[in-house]
Amino acid sequence: MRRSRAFIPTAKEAPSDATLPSHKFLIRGGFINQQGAGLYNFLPLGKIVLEKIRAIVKEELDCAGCLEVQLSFVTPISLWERSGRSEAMGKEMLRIRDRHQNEFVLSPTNEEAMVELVKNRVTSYKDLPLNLYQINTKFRDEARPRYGLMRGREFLMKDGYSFHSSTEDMVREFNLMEETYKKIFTRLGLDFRVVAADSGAIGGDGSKEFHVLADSGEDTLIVCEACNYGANIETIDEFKDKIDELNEKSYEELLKLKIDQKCSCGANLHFKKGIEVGHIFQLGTKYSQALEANFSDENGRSKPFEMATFGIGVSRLVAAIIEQNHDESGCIWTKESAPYLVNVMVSNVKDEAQMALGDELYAKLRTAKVDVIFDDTKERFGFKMKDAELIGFPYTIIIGKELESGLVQIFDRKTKESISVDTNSAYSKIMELIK
RNA sequence: CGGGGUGUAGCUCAGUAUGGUUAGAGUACCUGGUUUGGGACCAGGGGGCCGAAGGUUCGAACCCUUUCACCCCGACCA
Repeated sequence: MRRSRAFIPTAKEAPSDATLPSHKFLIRGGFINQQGAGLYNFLPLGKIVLEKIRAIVKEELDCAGCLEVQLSFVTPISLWERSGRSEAMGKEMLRIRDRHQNEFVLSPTNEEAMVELVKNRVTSYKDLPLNLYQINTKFRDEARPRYGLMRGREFLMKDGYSFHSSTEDMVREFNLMEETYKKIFTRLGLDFRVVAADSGAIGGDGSKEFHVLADSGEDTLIVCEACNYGANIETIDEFKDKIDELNEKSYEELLKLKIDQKCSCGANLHFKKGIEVGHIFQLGTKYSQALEANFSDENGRSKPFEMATFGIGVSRLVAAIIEQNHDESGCIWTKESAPYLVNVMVSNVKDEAQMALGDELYAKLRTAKVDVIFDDTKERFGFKMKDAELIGFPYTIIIGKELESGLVQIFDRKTKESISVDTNSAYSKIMELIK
């Protein structure tokens, strides 16, 4: 992409109502803009990031044997009345009427719809297990949406549902999904923890949350400094009474607090804040029983499906990545999430030699299928650098003054350090770095 | 859903206590020129139903009423 032809409306100032770094930088960097309370548009850069995350989620799930589907976003209210959740979810569900005055709901989650889909289509234990998922828009009419993409009303979520003939098999799938989720978050370059959690309104036993560690997280965790143990304080009896007190503490205060107990591995435990980006539940037969979704077992007996459900907040991940990876200048995208991995920047576009080399490198990287953007705008050097840092391209090849000595710089966004390399070796050096 | 706050140019905000020609600044944008290694400089220019509706008044961004939107604190939150 040529920067001169792109639609990336960056801004020097953030809207006054943005408080979180991710919120500020995503808006300033031209990734998203606000449409209404808890409603956001994804601009070209934001859309690329969202699609990159979606692609990774899909790839790992497909690899683990899950099947992607897409359910309708608008669902008849009757679906929710049968399970009793029309009442239970209350005002969180946005209700609308069609021209015939029939009532509908914008899907906040899809247990019911998925059970109905499978019911009477999968009828034998021979067809189990089955793990269906979708990556689709959800709507929850939150009482108080806030923090940009972190807590929107409309958001993109991957929700998966698995069906089994036995509890053992359901637990096997649950564990497989835990491993799959770890792969996804690891690929995204995130520092995260898997913690035991309350199962909330969804119900059922056995649930684990996946938290990205970041100062601005809404949950307080206890994590081990050595191994990857983590727990949400809400699930630990001895902290239950102290939650309010702990939540009031600033992040710095919280980090200083000592925990008497040691981790089972022997190392020290610390408090950390986390952003919930994934949640997996063992549901059992809660929904299959309520909706009479049964299959025939080996003995020809009718039984309700054993179920589990798995969620990942895809659009929330866009924000979580930035909460964990930013500095005072802007975003620092990880390699797998960056809208463009390499930014080829010509310092002075009026300099023919600089432009010629820029064109050449840009073409070469495109041919090599590298996600590359070519900053061929007429701005001055300082402006372009600020812009590149705000957007957060992992690497910028600076073609400028030193070209006279046959050199270009490769700027690393994370360290903010540049190395000078020979023009002839710039390509091979960048290919080595982005591996 | 309780409490508080804010709506004026794309963005950040002044102006509203005490009503008075043509509504301002910075930034962004357009044109020309000078610049070209850290958000440059000079000159000129475009852009506003002052959130909306009603009212008071000779006259309303400003006063009154209603309404909508957004934000913050709390409660809630797979």
